[in-house]
Amino acid sequence: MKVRVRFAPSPTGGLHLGGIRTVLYNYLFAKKHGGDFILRIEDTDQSRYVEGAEEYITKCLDWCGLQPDEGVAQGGDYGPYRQSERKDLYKKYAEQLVAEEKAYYAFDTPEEIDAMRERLKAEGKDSLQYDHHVRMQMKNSLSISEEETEKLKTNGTPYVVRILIPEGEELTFTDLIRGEISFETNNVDDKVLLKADGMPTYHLAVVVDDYLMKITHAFRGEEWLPSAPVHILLWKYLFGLDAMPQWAHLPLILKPDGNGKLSKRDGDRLGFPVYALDWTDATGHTTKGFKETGFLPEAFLNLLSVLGWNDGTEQEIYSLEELINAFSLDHVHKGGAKFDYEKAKWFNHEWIKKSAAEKLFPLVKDVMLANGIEVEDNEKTMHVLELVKERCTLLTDFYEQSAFFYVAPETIDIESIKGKWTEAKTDFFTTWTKTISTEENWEIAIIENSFKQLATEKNIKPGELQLPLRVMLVGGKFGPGVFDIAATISKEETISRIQKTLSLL
RNA sequence: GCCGCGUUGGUCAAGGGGUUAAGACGCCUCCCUUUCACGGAGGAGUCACGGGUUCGAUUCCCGUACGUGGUACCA
Repeated sequence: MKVRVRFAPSPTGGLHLGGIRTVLYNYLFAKKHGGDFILRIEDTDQSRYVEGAEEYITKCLDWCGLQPDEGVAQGGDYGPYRQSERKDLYKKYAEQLVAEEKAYYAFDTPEEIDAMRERLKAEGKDSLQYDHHVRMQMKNSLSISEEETEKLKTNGTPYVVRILIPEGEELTFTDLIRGEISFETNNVDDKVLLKADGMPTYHLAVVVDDYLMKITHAFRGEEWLPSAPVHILLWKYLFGLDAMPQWAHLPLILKPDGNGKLSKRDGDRLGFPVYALDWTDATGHTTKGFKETGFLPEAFLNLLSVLGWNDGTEQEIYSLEELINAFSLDHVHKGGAKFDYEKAKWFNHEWIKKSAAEKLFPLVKDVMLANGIEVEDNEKTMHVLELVKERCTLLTDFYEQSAFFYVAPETIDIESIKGKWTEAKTDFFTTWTKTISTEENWEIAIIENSFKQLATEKNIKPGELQLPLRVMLVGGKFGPGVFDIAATISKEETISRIQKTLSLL
């Protein structure tokens, strides 16, 4: 049987770390087993639907390189893939369950349900659920007569369909990561399957869709574990337990500073991205994405993959290809992992170091452009990129680390050389600029030689002159080898920058 | 409260009855480099607690604590 895994984001918010990691694991598993990765959209609640969210999700997956084989954007044989377009399907199954007495109509208003909870709380009950303890006291097709039910339905009273959870049963399934897990049905409440507006809840939709779309494996966040018994029951009633996909409940990604699952707000609060791409929510507030922060998609995927998974070896850097090979569910950790931004940056740094200049160029070009510097796709730029990439953690660092190759520094950190400045040094630089102005071969070795030779002649240690030269050329105490910089920015530019600083001293 | 899941250094984690308990990030020291970074060599730091089982438990079992998730006509 062909492996088919699905991911079903809800277009009610951006795709954050946990969501994309779920996509990743689904994708890796599917690809590893030569199967299909299916993208279904869960727009079950129009009131929470955020305009453009669907396109946003597609863009995120595109940036990451995790294109689905089948689904909303690419079609397939099991469509439609948008839940709002499958409404009638769910209703049919809900009706079937009612007819088979596995579910029932409930006419309670929200107020009546609240009142029920208040009452239970007042009575000191542990459970405030709509379940076997209270269902016969509520207004539903179980507690009232058939005629009355019909009457309420025909006169347009809003109703929902609730699953009828049996008493005293034990429900068990084997989670691919956690092993056998069981639940007592007595602790499970009669979950709503079909809402008053005719839309399904996640519980109904996920079971119906997984069946109709022939899903074989489904991985989702650990927060879904408590609703597993409802889904098991639905499988049992509707399609048979044998058809049920294999489940794996992924550990949560937690806030770096303790308390709780990582949320969209944590990024703003702690200063790191939680979305793949910039995400603008319904209020117009934009939360920064990994892409815009300066991450390489390879690094992003890499850091996400090892957050809760490892292959048992010491390898840490993986390409997508390597991940597909190495991935296996039995090495997924059971416990939640705190997100560590420092380590995330380390992954990006590693990927930048290992990326060729040609590959980095288009990305760096945008960064430079955003800062008003135009760089061309030429030999000089490739050299600059190679020179500078090992000191860039984020793509955005390329600006600071390489701007001086293109434009003279605006400010010179005079203070750092002023203290030890002497007349002899002024003399040295004045003489040197003259010497090099006639130099025909502007190459590193030649520049360095002439610099050191003159230093020896003037009886000054070359080292004492290198730092000033650096500051003159780049504006501060940073950057690659000075002579390499001089060679790259051209002779004229070197002389001009030296003279400019000399005039400031 | 009730139910589920979890717990190896600050963080990510390997291991799974006998180990000097890997490795990575971060931190510290030194080397390289008279910048920064890269690279190299070191260092500090850990099996939540209590009971079993066992010749021996970080590892298996049971409790406790703590964390986390669910407890919605949200997903």
